[in-house]
Amino acid sequence: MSSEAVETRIRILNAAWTLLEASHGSGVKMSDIARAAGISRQAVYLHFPNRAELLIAATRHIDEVKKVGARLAASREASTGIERLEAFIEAWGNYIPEVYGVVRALLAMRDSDAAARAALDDRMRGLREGFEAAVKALARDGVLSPALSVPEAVDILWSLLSVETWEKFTRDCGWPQARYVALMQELASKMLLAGPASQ
Amino acid sequence: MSSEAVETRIRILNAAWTLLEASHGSGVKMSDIARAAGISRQAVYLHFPNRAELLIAATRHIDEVKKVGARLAASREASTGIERLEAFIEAWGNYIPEVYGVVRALLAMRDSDAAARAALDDRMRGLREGFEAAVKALARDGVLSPALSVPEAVDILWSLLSVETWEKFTRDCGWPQARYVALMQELASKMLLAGPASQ
DNA sequence: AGCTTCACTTGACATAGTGTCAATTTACAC
DNA sequence: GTGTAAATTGACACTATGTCAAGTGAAGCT
Repeated sequence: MSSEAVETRIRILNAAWTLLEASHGSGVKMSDIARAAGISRQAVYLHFPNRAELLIAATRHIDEVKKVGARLAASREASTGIERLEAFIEAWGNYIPEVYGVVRALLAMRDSDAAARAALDDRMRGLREGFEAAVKALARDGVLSPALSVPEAVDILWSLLSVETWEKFTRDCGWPQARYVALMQELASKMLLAGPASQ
Repeated sequence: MSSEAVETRIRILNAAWTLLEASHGSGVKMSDIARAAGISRQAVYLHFPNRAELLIAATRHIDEVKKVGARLAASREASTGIERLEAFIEAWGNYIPEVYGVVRALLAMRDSDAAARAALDDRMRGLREGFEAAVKALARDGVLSPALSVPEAVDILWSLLSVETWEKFTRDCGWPQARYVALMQELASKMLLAGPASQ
């Protein structure tokens, strides 16, 4: 009964994921997704109320398949604040390319679609919390720059480690993924840590 | 004869500018612009072939009114590379809020419109050249970090000083404009300059 | 076998916004 | 007055999303 319904749902999500990844998040229509999933366009609406909800479900599906939870959990186990920050940047930075297509599509529709905007805000709030935990660990260790409050440091990480910035470095400037991650770690260290440029 | 035609054209550009600034670049339709300019929607197409060209013309119009050329020229007069970089970041950083609405609208349509994409690419290329001149001055002064090539340093400035990042700091995180500019200057200095964190 | 139910199909339609076209109107210039 | 250029009006094509109603087909129940 419902096992086949779930199958179709997953097929739709995978179709959306694949198409959006290939097109870098633009130009993918509901009819394209339906065709790729092997069903009619209208049938997609039997599983998702609209495009925004489909894309939101796709991000959650990717999170599940790619095990974000486990990846981010690793950063929580670091003993020092500095290690924790580096691990978190590495985990998040390497996760961006996995969700890029779908997030880009959500980003493109956020102006016209309240649900897309809300979903992105929610995701970004989750990211902020991750950065906040790392910054608090730095503060606890006494290595956070005295010129910065915790919220300010979080703002800096959150603003600079955006999907848009990743896009500029890796897609527009052609930087390899590993180089991007290394630069972001260096950036975080230079901007957030106290004293004579540690790391 | 053509003096009145020019007037209408300018009225359209100002209407687009005002509306896009007020709405932060989203939800402004051709009919809204026409109404604000006091003409019919169809008449807009007598002056601009399509929405993308109108927005592109609007950015050029803003450049003209706000005298970008003169502002950026000032940074060229600085004697040291460091001063030049700081002046350029200040000029560009303070220019972003002026064009924000229109650029945001162009950004939103770049996926579906080749003309919009080309116009943005062109603008971004101009920005790169400004950063490149500043970075070359740093290299000439021998203060550019030995770990970075000129193109890499330019990539870093260009990627981090994007309109999208400005948006995150000032609009999403609520930072005052001056604080944003100061942070970007600090960032550039810490990431690009050689030796024990100068400036 | 007969009946229901559920997932899906087909085709038609509403809506929004962009861009096009043709037929007029208005106004000014000579 | 007549011509010309700018603008108006109304109609229409196109694209993509989302809705609706009627119908098909296969599995499951009794």
